[in-house]
Formats: sequence, C-alpha cells, structure tokens
Amino acid sequence: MIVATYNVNGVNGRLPVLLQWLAEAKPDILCLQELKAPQERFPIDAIRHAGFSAVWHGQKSWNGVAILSRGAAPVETRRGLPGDPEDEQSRYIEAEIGDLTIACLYLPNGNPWPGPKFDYKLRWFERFITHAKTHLKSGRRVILAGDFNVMPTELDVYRPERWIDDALFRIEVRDAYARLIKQGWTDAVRQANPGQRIYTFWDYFRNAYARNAGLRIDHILLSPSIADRLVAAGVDRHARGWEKASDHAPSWVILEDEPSKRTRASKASLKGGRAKKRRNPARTG
DNA sequence: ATGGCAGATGTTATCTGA
Repeated sequence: MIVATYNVNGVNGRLPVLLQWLAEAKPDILCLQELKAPQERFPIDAIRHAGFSAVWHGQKSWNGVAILSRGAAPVETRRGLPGDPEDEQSRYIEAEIGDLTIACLYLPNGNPWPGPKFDYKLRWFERFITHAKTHLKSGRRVILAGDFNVMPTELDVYRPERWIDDALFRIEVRDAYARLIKQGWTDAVRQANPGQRIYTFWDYFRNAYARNAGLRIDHILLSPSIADRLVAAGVDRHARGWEKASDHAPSWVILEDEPSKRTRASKASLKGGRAKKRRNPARTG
C-alpha cells in the first residue's frame, strides 16, 4: 500500500493539481496540510468523486489538515493535539484506517526567530513528542505524516550555512526532531534513500525549483511495528514542476501488506525489484 | 538585509508562508 503526505498550499486553488496527482500516484492513504479553507469549503465532493473518503479539520484562511483514504473510511480519533486547550490552530488530525493509526500534522513554521512564533513552534513540538510517545507505547501500527517544518540534518537543505538561524533549522528544532526519532520512529524517506539529497519543498522565489534550491521538511515516520514493512519511499518532485503547483511536492512510502519474514539481504533485493516495477519513471527517490 | 512568489481575504492592499 502507498501512504503519502502533501502540503497543498490551498486545497481549493490546488484542486486540479491534487486530482491529477491522485489519479497518477493512486495512494491508498494521503495526508494533506495547508488546506487554507474553512471546514465547509473542503472540496469533499471532488475528492469522493476521485474515489476517496476523508476526515478534515479546516480553518479560515490558514492551516487545515485532512486524511484521505481509498479503502476503508478513516475513523477520526482526534483533532488537535492534547496539552493546550487555548490552541485553536488546525494543525493536527488523527484517524484509524483498519489496523493503522494515521496522524496528519502541520507543525508551525516558527519564523521569525527569536519571537513568539518560534516559542509556539517549540511548545507545539513538545506536545507532539509527548503524544507520539503514547502512540509508541500502544504498540499499534502508527504513521506520523506531514509538514514538520524542520530540516533534520545538513543533507536536507541546499545551503545549510544560510539557514542556521531560521526557525526550520535552528538547533532547538533539529534537536526536538532527533528526540522524536529516538523514541523509535523511522524516517522512511531517509531510511530508504540513505545519503541522498532529497527535497520536498522549493520556494516560489528565485527560480528555486529549477536550481534545486530545496528543503526536506515533509516527513513520514513509521512506528517499529510497521517499519519492517517498508519497501520504498520517495518524493514526486516532478509534481512541483506542474502548472499552478504547490511549493511542496508529495512524499510517499510503499508498505508491504503482510509482515516480511525475509532476511535483511533478500529484502533489499526485493526493494530494488519492486521499486522498478511500481514507480513511474518520472518519480525520483 | 531585502525581496522575490503565491494563496486567502476581500482590497484595490494586507497578512502569512518557509
């Protein structure tokens, strides 16, 4: 099965692009961020017509997250992170789909640093880390997918020295991400493509996409109970080149339907073989 | 350091994003 995440930067303005990508990539589950639409203006009819059911949490003008499913309907288990009843921003929604728990998140940007927005980002991140821990303890198969607004390492940004004091790369934020991973999560795109320069976002400014001046800030994290089913993972960077594209590209993972009983070595060869068959030539890892 | 582009709101401009 394919599980993906896509910051669409306006779900209504992006609808033709989103529908094109859904038809092409055929994900089973998709997390969306930055709907930029109030609850009643989520394009549910078009999404149903494309074969998906959905849960979503909209908000006027900003933020907004959704979980789409092509198979069993998502059953919403939570909207909003625990830990701050004052926080009204639509940045987190969670659902069960079969035996999977899917968490869709849009972590605050946090710029400029220093300032209240950066403080809010750190507080939100800590609430998320706390909540993620409870998921791990449950032992269920959990996927955390979304726009984390953090480049985890220097490999994940085209010119790290320029981003040192940016809220997406500040050491406090990278440290928080590292602490999250250390709980036991697998960063699927990195795991499947070690050492490779892979980006998920390219600024609209300065010809960033053509220059490949990108950032890897969208992530798909797997709990241990599903990480052993990872077959391949990557980014559909070509979708960033379409007309009226979002500034983000979709990220995806391919998971085996049944737990693997193969050895690590034979699993690696399966990975290569299957990736070749499944993936569109335009798709890059 | 600035400003470049884009979406939403709802103006003839402002805010936010990353």
